Amino acid sequence: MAAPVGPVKFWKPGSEGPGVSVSEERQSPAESSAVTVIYNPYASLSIEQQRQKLPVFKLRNHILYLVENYQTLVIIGETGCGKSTQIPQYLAEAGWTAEGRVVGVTQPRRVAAVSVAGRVADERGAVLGHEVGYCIRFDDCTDPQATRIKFLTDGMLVREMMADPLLTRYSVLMLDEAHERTLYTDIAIGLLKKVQKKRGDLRLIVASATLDAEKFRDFFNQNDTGDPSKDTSVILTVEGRTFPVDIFYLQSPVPDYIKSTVETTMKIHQMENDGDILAFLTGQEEVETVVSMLIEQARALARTGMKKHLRVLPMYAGLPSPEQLKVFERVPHTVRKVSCCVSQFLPPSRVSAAQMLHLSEEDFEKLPKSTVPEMQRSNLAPVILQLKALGIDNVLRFPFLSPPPAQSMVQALELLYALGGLDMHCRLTEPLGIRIAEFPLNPMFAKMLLESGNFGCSQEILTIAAMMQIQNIFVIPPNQKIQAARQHRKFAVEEGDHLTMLNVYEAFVKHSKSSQWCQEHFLNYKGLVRASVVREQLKKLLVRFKVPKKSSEGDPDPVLRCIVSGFFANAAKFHSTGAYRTIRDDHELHIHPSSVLYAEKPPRWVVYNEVIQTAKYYMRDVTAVESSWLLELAPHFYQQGTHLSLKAKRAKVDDH
DNA sequence: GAGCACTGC
Repeated sequence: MAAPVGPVKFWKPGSEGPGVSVSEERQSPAESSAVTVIYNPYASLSIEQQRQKLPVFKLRNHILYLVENYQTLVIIGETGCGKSTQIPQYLAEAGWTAEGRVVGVTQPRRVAAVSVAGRVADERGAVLGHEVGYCIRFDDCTDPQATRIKFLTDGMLVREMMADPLLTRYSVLMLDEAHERTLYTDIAIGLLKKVQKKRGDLRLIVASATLDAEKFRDFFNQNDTGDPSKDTSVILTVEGRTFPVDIFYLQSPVPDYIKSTVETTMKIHQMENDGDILAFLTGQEEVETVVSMLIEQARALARTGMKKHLRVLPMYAGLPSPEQLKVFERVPHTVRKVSCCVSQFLPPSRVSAAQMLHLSEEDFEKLPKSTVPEMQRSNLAPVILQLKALGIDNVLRFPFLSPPPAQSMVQALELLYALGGLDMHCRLTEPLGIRIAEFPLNPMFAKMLLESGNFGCSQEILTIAAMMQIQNIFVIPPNQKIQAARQHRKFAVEEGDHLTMLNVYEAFVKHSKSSQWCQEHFLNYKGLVRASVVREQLKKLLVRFKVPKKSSEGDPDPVLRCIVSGFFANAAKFHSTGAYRTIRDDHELHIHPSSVLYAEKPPRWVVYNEVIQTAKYYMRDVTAVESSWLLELAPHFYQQGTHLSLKAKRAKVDDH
C-alpha cells in the first residue's frame, strides 16, 4: 500500500536508458532519494569548443537567417541547449549590435538574469557591466555607452518602456522562458506586439517550451492574407540538450528522506568521476540540515584521504543573492559541487512540496503540465497602472495573450481610483497617478511614500517601505530557535510588523550597521544592507517629488496613519469565528506565523501588505489600526454609498 | 486562533 516516492532525477551524458549506478540501486529505500546528478563531460574543453558542442550551435546560421527574414522567431529548446547564452552572441557576431544597438534578453528571475549575463561575459572574455551587462530592480549593471548584450528581468523591460516606449535602442529582444507565463512576460508580449506594428525593424525571439509555441507564433503573426509565405513569425525547434535527463521514480518510500539524500549524495561523490550534484529538498530548513550533514561527512571523508573535494552549497530564495549565485560558479576539476535546492515544481493547485514528494508516478503524471498564467490570478493594479503610464488608455482592449478575468480588472481599477491614481474616467491623474507609476513598488507602497510628507513621517515611512522589500530579516537557525526568538522579541512592538521592522532598522543604524551586532541579534546583515540601498533609491524619488523630509520623532501615530493611507484597501477585521475577514469582500484571512502579531492577542482591526495562499490565506506584514482611521483616510472607499459609486464605475468600465 | 511556497517592479 506504500506509495512510491519520487521523482528522482538522474542526468548522465550520452545514455539513452537508465543511468548506471544510482538507478540500479533505486529500489533500496536507504539508498534512494530525490537526487539529481549532472555530469559535465566537456569541462576540460576550451570555451570556444564548449560553445560548439551546444545543440544550438548547429542551427546558428539558420537562426540568423530566420531573424533576418521574420519579425518574430519562436524558438523551442530545452534547458541546456544553449539558446539563452548563445543566441545573443550569434546576433552580436552577425552585426545586430552595430551602431550602438542593443540585443536584450529577458528572464523571469533576477538570479537568472545575473547568472546568464555572467556566463556570457565569461565566454566573451568581457568584464560584466561593459559589453555584456544586466539590469534588475535596484541593481543596474550596464554601461549606457558600451553595453551591447543586455540581460534584464521581464519586469524591468516593461519599466524601461515607460522611458522609451518603442525601445529604440534595441535591435532584437529575446524573451526567455516565455512558457512560464509570468505576469511581466505576458505584459511584455502584449506591449511588444504593439511596438512591432510601429517598428518593423525590431526583431523578437520568443523562447518557449513546446506547448505554447503555436500560440506565440499565431499571436505575433501579422499576416492576414492566408498566404503562408507572407507569415511574419515562425517556429524553430532546437533538438537535444547537452546533458540528457532521465527521471526515475522510487519503488518504495524512504523512511528518512533527509538521511537518504545525504547518503545518496555521498555515494555518488565516492563512485562517480566528474559531475556536480543537485539535491532537491522540500524547505529551507531541510536544505540547511542536509548542507551541514554533507559538510560534516565530506570532512570525515577528506580525513580518510579522499582527494576530490566536495563544495556544498545551499540554494533557496531567502538566501542573499551573492550566496545564491555561488551555485552557478564553475569549480576546478578537483572539486565536486553539490547544490541543495528547495524543490520548486509546485503545481498551481498549490499542493505543498512535501506532499508532492510523496506522490506516485501515476499521480505525478496527472498533475497539470502547464500552469495557469499569472495574469489570470493576480492583483492587476500594478499592471494596469503601468499600462496607463505607457499611454494605453483602454486597458480592456490591450492585446493580452490570455485576457485576465474582467472581475480582477474592475477590482484593480477600483483600487487605483481609491488610491487617487486614476480619475473617474479611468485616466491617470496628474501628478499623483504618474508619480505612483514611477515607483518600482506596488502602488499601495508608492501612495504611502508619497503621503508621508503630509503625515510628517517620511523618514520612518522610507525605512518601512525599504524594509518590507527584504524578506527574512529575522534569521532563525534551526538549532537556535529559542535564542533567536529571544533576540527578536527585543524589537517587537504590539502595533505590528511595520513598526517592528522600523525598530530593527533604526537599531541597525544606531549600532553603525555592524555585522557583528546583526549576528548577535539573529538579524540578516546582508538583508539590512540591502534595505539601506533600497532606502537610498526610494529617497531619491521622494526628493524628486519634493516630499518633505520629516520625522515623527518617535510618535507612532502619524506613521500608522500613513500606512493606512496606502494600505486601507487591505484591511481586515477579527471575527468571533477566530479568523479575520477582509472588509472589502469578506474573505477569510489569517495572520502569517512569521508576523510578530502571531500568537499575540489578535487586534480587532489590521491592515496588511499582502496575502499569500498556502494551506490557508495568510496576511503578511500586519499592523493593528483603528477602524476610525479607515473611514477618515479612505472615506471614498469605506463610507456608505461606496457600493453605488462602484457600481457606476463598473458600468463605465464595462462600456469600453 | 493556529504553525509558515516562489518569483517580479
